[in-house]
Amino acid sequence: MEKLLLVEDDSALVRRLTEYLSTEGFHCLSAGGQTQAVALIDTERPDLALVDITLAEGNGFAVCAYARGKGVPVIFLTASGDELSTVTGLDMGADDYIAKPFRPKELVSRIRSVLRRTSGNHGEIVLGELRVDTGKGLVFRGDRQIFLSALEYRLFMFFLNHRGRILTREQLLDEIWDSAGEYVSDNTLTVYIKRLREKLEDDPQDPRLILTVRGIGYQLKE
Amino acid sequence: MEKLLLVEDDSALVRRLTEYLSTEGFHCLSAGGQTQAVALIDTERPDLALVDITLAEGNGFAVCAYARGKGVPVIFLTASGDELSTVTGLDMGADDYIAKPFRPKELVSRIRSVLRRTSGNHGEIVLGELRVDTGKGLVFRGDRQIFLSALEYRLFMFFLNHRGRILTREQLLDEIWDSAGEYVSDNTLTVYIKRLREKLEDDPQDPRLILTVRGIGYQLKE
DNA sequence: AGAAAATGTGACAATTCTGTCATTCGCTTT
DNA sequence: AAAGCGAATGACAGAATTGTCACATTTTCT
Repeated sequence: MEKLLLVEDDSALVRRLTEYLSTEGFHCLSAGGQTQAVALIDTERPDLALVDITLAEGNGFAVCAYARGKGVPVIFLTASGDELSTVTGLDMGADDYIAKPFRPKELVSRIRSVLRRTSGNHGEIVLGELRVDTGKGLVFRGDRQIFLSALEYRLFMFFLNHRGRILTREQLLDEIWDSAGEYVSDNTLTVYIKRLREKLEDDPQDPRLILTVRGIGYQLKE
Repeated sequence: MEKLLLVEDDSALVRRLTEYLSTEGFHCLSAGGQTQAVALIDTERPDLALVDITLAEGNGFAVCAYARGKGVPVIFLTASGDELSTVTGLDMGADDYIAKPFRPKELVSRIRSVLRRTSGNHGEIVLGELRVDTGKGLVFRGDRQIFLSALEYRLFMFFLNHRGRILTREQLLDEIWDSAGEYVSDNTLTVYIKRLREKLEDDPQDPRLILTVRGIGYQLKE
């Protein structure tokens, strides 16, 4: 069951929301001020925080920044028509915002939407010192970002999805080039392998990542 | 528990393997020939097929092709030193191969390796008629592939990972450009939005996918 | 309506990507 | 050792990407 943290100092609203949200299948915690909110974010690791920006004790923006830093998504509760807050809230990294007064159903729909999109799509493939964030399409070697061209990325992903398997030249050419109906020279693959090795290997002259399997093709070492 | 399909006509070997593999925590089915194998692939949907290429009834390559077509990974069992079979088997899409006679431990290690790499990393994000294969880094609109440049892809992925959220221009510039320490003109983002719309929208003049939020930024419609 | 601000557009130069050669290198086999 | 083969390499031209500008259009505000 998803755990929500409600950061709000209007205790009547807290009571009503807690009741409604529990009927919708959420587990609610609440904090009346910034101090308590920060403590609960650390100890309870909620799945999402609902933050009123007009807190008496502390301010909502600080809570938001803290939550986001800890990877907890945030929905802002704002006084209606508060345009400035909206913009600043989004800049602060709020995942959504909803203007008071709001219909509980609307709030639940926003909560579900944020949970849906923050929970998935954060795949990461790690191979030795190499790391690929498939969600963002980024490749890192250690903490240094490696820039791959679109085709280099596709070729590398194909290797990653078939780690350890010996892939024939024909397979690789089919997968990366022929599938788009192009016909390219056999050597094109060789050149791309070389370029990948230059970007990814410690010592491109002595590849330990993308190995040559003579007479057959290549293999990404596990 | 993983379900393995053993396609092998040496019944003594089937008995020994079934026994050993069950002690290793696998559930085994077996088929003595091509006909039975194809039927079991359909009805039982095994997680992996172990296929002897020297079948008496039918041939292992056909079974392999069928299994791969259904998304079932395959390990070939080959007579030792059978170089041709090895190459052809890999071309047929076998995920690995092992030469007979083999040590049972070696087989189990290969099975685990194939299961590990075939189970994950096949994320797919669907948004209306758009489909992104994050495993391969490919984007489709309907059944037509869309070619995005590396930066276009990164920008689009950022939108996808924050579906529905209003993203400020500053956030987008930070995420795609500034994170690499570059400083680009504000208009660069506008131009990239235009290029994405041209490639992804039905009618780029009337965007329904990437919406402009005037004064703030953009939003990917859910 | 007119002015001001924000966003959209077409065109451009610089850079990078992409595919192909010709050549070299390094195994295998004779 | 020499020949033959597959793979690696450096260099190159054409194509695509990338970032910017000047200008057009749309929206917002007075």
